[in-house]
Formats: sequence, structure tokens, C-alpha cells
Amino acid sequence: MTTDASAGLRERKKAKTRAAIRDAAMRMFVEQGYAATTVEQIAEAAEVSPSTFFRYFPTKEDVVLTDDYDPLVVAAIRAQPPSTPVIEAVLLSMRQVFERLTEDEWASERRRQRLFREVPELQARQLQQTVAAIDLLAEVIAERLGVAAEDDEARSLAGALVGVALTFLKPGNTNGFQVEDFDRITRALISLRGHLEPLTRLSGDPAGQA
Amino acid sequence: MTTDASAGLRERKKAKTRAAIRDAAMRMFVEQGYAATTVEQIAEAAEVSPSTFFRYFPTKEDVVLTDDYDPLVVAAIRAQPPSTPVIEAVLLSMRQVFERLTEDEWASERRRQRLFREVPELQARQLQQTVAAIDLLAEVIAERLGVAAEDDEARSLAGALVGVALTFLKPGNTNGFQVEDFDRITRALISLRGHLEPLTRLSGDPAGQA
DNA sequence: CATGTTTTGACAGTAGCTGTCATTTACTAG
DNA sequence: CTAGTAAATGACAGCTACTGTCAAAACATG
Repeated sequence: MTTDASAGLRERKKAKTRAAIRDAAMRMFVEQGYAATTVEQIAEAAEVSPSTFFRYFPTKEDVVLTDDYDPLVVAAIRAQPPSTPVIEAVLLSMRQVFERLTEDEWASERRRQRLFREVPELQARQLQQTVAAIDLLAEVIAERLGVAAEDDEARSLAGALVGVALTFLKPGNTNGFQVEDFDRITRALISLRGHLEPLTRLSGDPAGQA
Repeated sequence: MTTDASAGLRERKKAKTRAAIRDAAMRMFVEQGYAATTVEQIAEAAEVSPSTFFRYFPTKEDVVLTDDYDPLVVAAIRAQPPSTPVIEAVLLSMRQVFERLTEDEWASERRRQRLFREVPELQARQLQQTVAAIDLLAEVIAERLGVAAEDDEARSLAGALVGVALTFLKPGNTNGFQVEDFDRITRALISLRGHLEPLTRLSGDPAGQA
């Protein structure tokens, strides 16, 4: 999540600058709003020039968008015993990752999520990231199922899970993902199973006009 | 989709201007690329001032984003006989709407989809729209199931369907949604059902560290 | 045709972002 | 420690998306 190696003064300084920019930005976004905060102000608060800001973050949006959870979840899924059914493995892994967050991490995560809810442009880009994560998830699932990564089975399973998860991010869910949400997701998936029962191979006969 | 009433000269002119801007923009986007086309150029080609451009479209992105399919699908779902199972009703309705498109509509739809694939900012906003459509879909589904619109069952069913559908938009799917895709979706949903089998109420026992 | 309302264009201004270039700052060899 | 190299920075100029304001033009209505 943060810096590990203090390889050289240069690297350390870069990490510090990056953190300074991100912290200043987040603070100001919360205080005065995202749109009302200019890059110039952020740069000044972080004691760098605007040029430098853009060297660290390609756009103002990207300051908020950094998110390292995906690889954690992927790793957690790989760590599940092969006997565990796929869906359970995925849900359990997400749960584990979230349970392991510190209180500070939760706090900044909540701020982030609030910004996503309030600033449309940010929401759009976060959704884009989330949807991109489907591919990642599909790969791990494919591994588990022993099929190719492009296989419809793995991809659509990943898509369905992410789709369901999206559903739980929307209600003015003050705290973003809550641990209890996993139970609700499980229950939702079970009801989904019921609705899938009547499906047969031919559900799409062309039907002419209305 | 286009203009219906020629209520007055004023309305007709507005519709014409809107179409002129959109057509000019789309043509130029295809010819010289989205980023390389400035609003000023579009305005000039459409014979309006830049000010007017922004009166018709709040942002350059919105020129591409107009999309009237959602209400059509919703209407089609409502038109399905109540005996049809939900998922089948949804899939069938989508299929019907797409089958009813004219060749011209397909053509411009393909251009649109290509832009979405090629221009990240547009993709982000389209996904946002798509995810927003989950709410709409959830409402119709809730009606059919006879539950509240905020019910997890309806919402997550909608989310799952959209999630699966998203999966099929990604492969360099030259033509966007193809009619055959519906068969693949059906098959994918059936395999999904298989993976949901082992689910029980308790799949999320906290599990300590890795 | 006269009056009121909408639509338009011109203009000025803000902010995000890009590219360039000289200066400073950290690394590396001797 | 010093000289030379590579990287990071800041200052600046420039483009473009977008906003707000205002007067002129185009339509509507009696």
C-alpha cells in the first residue's frame, strides 16, 4: 500500500511527494469540494509546482482513483483451498481482504467512496475501473475452473458477481462495503439461483413485431 | 428516436440543429478522431456558434452518449406475458428491441460502440449510464416479482444480468451486441446456475489471517 | 404590426492539461 | 571530495473544454 524499500533518497522523496499531494488533495476535496479545489491550490498546499502535480498524477481525477485492492483479492482467491466452490471462494476472499483493513484505511476508504458518490466524473471512472476488474476476476476464476481465461463461463460468472456487488454500492451506503453486506449478497445469489431454474437453451425465439 | 411533432417552426428548427451538430460531430470523430476534433470545428461544420453547441450538448462527450434504448427495453419487458419467467422476459425483450433496429440504426450504433471502445473517457461515461440502467431494470423486475423496487432480490438480479451482458461487450466485438450473443448469454447463465448450486447461507465465516 | 419570449452569437474568463527548456538535485566514478 | 551524468523540478507559453453575461436576432402571439 505504501512505500516498502527506501532504496535511495530519490525514491523516498518521490514517495513522500506523492503522499503529500494525495493527502493535501483529499483534505481539500473534503473541506471545499472537488470542483472548487483547483490543481494549483493542491500544488501549493503540497509545496510543489502545478507541473509537478501532473507528473505524479496524469489528471486531477487520478488523485482519488488510486486503489490497490484488486491484487489483494486476487491473491486471497488463489489462497483458497481448491475444494472450495468458486463463488464461495470469491466471496470469502473479498470478505477477508476487507476485514483486514485498519481503521485508518476504512476511514480514507469511506472518504473516497463518498467522493465517488458525489462527483459524477469520479463515479464514471471508478465504474470503469470496477468493470476492468472483471477481467482480472475472470482470469482467477478461469484458473480455478480449469478453462481458458476468455471462456464465457468464467467471464460471465465474474461479470455476474461484480454486477451483483455493484448493486450494493449504490444505496446511500454510508460506509461503502460493510461486512454484513456479504450475507446479503449470499442471500441475493441464492434467490438468483431460483430465477435461473426455468432457463432452457431456447429462451430467445425471435418474436416478430409488437 | 427522432422528431415526432412538428409543433412549431421553433421546435422543428431545434431538432434540426441538434441533428446537424450530432451528425457533423460523429462524422468528424470517425474521420479525424475524437480528441483531434474540437468543439469549435464541430460548431463550424454544423453552422452554429460554439455557444450554441454547448446549449444543445452540455459536454463534447454527450454528443456521443445519447442513447434511447433503455425505455424501449423496459416497455418490451412490460409487454411480456406474466407467465414468462423474469430472466427469459428480460433476454427476450432485449433481443426484440435489437432485432427491430434498421440497418442505418445498426450502422450508427456500431460507430458509437467503436468510439466507446477507443476513447476511455467515453467508455467511462457509457459504463456509468449502463450501471444507472440497472436501477431501471430493477424496477421492472421488481414489478414482475411483486416486490419493492429496493428489494435486494430484484436489484441484484438486475445487477447480475447487466454484469453478464457487460462481459459480452468487451471482446473486440466488432459489431457490439450481436443477435447470436443472446444464445451465448443464455448458455452462460445456465452454467452460472451450476456454480450457484453449492451456495448455502453461511459461506462467509471469518477466517483469520492467511 | 407590435409586443413579449426564446434562441443565438460574441466575448471574456477560468481551469485542466500539454510541451518545452533551463535549473536544480540526487546518483556514480574516479 | 569532485566532476560528470541522469533525473526531477519549476516557469512559461499555449490549447481547449466549458461558464457566464449581454445585446441582437428570430420566432410567437394578440
